[in-house]
Amino acid sequence: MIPSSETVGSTGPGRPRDPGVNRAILKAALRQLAEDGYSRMSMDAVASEAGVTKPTVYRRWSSKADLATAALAELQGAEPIPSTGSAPSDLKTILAALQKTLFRPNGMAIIGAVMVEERHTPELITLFRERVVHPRRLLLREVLESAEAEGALRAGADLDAAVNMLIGSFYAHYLTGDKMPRTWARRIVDTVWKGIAKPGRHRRATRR
Amino acid sequence: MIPSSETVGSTGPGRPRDPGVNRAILKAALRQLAEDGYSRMSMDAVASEAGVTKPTVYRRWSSKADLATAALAELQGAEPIPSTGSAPSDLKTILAALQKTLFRPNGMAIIGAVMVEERHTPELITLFRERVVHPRRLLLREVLESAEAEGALRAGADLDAAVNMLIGSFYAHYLTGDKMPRTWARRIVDTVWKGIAKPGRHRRATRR
DNA sequence: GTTCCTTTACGATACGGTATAGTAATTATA
DNA sequence: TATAATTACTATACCGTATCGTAAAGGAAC
Repeated sequence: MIPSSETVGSTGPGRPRDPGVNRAILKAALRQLAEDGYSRMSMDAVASEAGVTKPTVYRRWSSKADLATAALAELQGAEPIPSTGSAPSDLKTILAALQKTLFRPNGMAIIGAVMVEERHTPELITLFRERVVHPRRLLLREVLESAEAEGALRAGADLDAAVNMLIGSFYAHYLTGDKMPRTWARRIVDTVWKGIAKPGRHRRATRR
Repeated sequence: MIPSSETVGSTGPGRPRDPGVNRAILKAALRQLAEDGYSRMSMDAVASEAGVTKPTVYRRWSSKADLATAALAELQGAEPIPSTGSAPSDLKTILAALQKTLFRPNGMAIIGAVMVEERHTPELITLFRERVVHPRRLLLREVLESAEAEGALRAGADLDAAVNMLIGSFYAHYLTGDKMPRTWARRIVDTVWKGIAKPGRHRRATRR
């Protein structure tokens, strides 16, 4: 490894590194990783797209795998939730954001990219889980647990199953290749909520 | 394209093709496609693994993409369901089979392989949808529709959402990297069923 | 403050080694 | 003799490294 995404140390003599170069390389690498996958992402192409040359890339990251993981690490985990007090409403907010993320260009392809490299470059999916998958799940989990603490859920409600259903339904839908309806987040939460909430409490005011 | 998986025409003079060669090549191709992804699957390696040489492969399939799609087409859609009369029970049977398929070595990796190639080799994911994704969904859909026809579901139950939740929860769980509990299929069906079935009808005898 | 020296960053280019998709040219086999 | 299969080959792409010259910064001597 190499200093890499270190803040450019202002100490020491010599020409300082251009911080914009770091950003340009990582951006190009992430784009190619998502769009073409790891094995089609080429150091030549990344350098060219970033407007630099290959040695400039290798000065910062020691190998292709090193660069790819650094680019992946740039991915944001998940934005904090604006809690509204109503669990179903919060869940919809989170899923709506997820829908936006996944269905923008290559939002889903990055998942395929890390999955297919599980054998050859396992650090990619490991990092992806850590930076993206788990934070996203935690967000949902917290909303559900808080609903449970308030007694809104039926006894023995399977929160783990619920989290997987909430997120996974997007993946399953993506695999169909169909266009995703804009009301998707609402429909998923409505069905999941009926499966875990105490029956007949308050019919839920998400009528519209 | 080339005759490809055509039955070996016994007509005509000359040396006949060995039908076992077709099978060996397709098997090797499918394995490499699932394990290493399309771009790491190499014609040399496929030929070598099948016990033949490269031109023997090219005699049957005109290109790497052609071979990959032929190999993918070998995938079985889904076995028929042994209907038990109880919808939740049928759903569990289907999901248990799905669990077995997905979590055997590379059962999931093939999904990443076709996803990551969506831009470069889109015919892969198209074929995968046709041969695997849609048949699998249809199986679940039919069980749900028959339950609906029998009046077991609440009015306006979102069958499409249910199908996506049933299947997608496996994908979401896989992405966590955790080991999947053996009771997973049961747990998912139980939660989904509560979300779509008429409440308080028959408490369901799936206690165990 | 100006001038030089040192140090680091960068561009341009080339190269070694390897891998891979396809394609003749050739031999074996029914 | 017509076809299958094999051995060689071409062309290309890619990773990682090396070289040469230049740009940009700090430090020291004057």
